[in-house]
Amino acid sequence: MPHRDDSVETIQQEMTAFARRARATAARMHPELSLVSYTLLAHLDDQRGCRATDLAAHYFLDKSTVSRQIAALEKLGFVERRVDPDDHRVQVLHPTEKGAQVLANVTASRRQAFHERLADWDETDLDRFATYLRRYNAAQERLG
Amino acid sequence: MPHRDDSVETIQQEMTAFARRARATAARMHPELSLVSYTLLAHLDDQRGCRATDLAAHYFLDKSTVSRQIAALEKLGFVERRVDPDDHRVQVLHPTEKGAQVLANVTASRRQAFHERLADWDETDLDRFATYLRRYNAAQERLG
DNA sequence: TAGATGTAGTTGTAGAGTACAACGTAAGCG
DNA sequence: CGCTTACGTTGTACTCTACAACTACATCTA
Repeated sequence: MPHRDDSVETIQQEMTAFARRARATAARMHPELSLVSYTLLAHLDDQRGCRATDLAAHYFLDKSTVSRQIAALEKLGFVERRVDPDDHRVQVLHPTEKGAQVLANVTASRRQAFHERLADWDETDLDRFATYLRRYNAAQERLG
Repeated sequence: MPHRDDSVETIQQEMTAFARRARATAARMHPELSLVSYTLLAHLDDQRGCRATDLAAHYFLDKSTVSRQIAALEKLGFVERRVDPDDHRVQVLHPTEKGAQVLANVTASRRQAFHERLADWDETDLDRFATYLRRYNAAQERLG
């Protein structure tokens, strides 16, 4: 068993390497929907609609960034805005039929890529890895 | 124990979430050295010098991107170029004294942040998590 | 109810990161 | 020598992003 410091060092290096590559990989795999757009659209789908402000808070993005991303998704016909009748400042965002369809395609293809990468892992390892990642990200959210 | 598919789904989501945040976090923590610059400089330090082409291949970056990144690092005085006496096309890149110093600072601070995030993990979990990440990244490199 | 304060979202601007294409220069090889 | 290949730079364009200024609406308070 390696010393605690060595493990932390490895985790740091590997997480960094992964992050460095994620965007390029995503762009190569899905030119029609960038990593950011995908994530935002997936969140809308998952939450059955939410506000731009919620997206910004959840992904640590500036509201202007979200505003432009949403505008782009709307232009592509992937997202629609419904003004909240109780508060006219608020726009509740939803994936359109078309947006949901594209999202489903990209999700399926991403899922397949992950399945390929993890094909030779046994269930115990998969389960543990998933748990560790969730735990790590939760800690990061908590600590900034 | 969850089904294989659920674990894969979680791994996908968490890895994506992590990637989405890594750049912004790095920028917040180290305005003086972006995630990309840091990674390149660290690779130079690790390899005790290498060529721009090697960096491009290793990080799946276009050679023009590397060229500009290195130019920026040179302007900051963090990297120096040594023309290979045997092949005048080649520039072997090295961190300068100053570059190595900054790198050491950022590395130390990153290491501390990771230690904080992982403070309440026991050694067995750390070791397993490190192993899983290494295995995952190796698979990704192999499969593209 | 009028004015202050707060919240949601957009737009102007600027900068980083990136890719692709075109180019210059230097080897390497027939 | 001239063809091809390898290394690197530069021009150009696009995406993502933040910050600041702004509009519009809502809510609170005196």
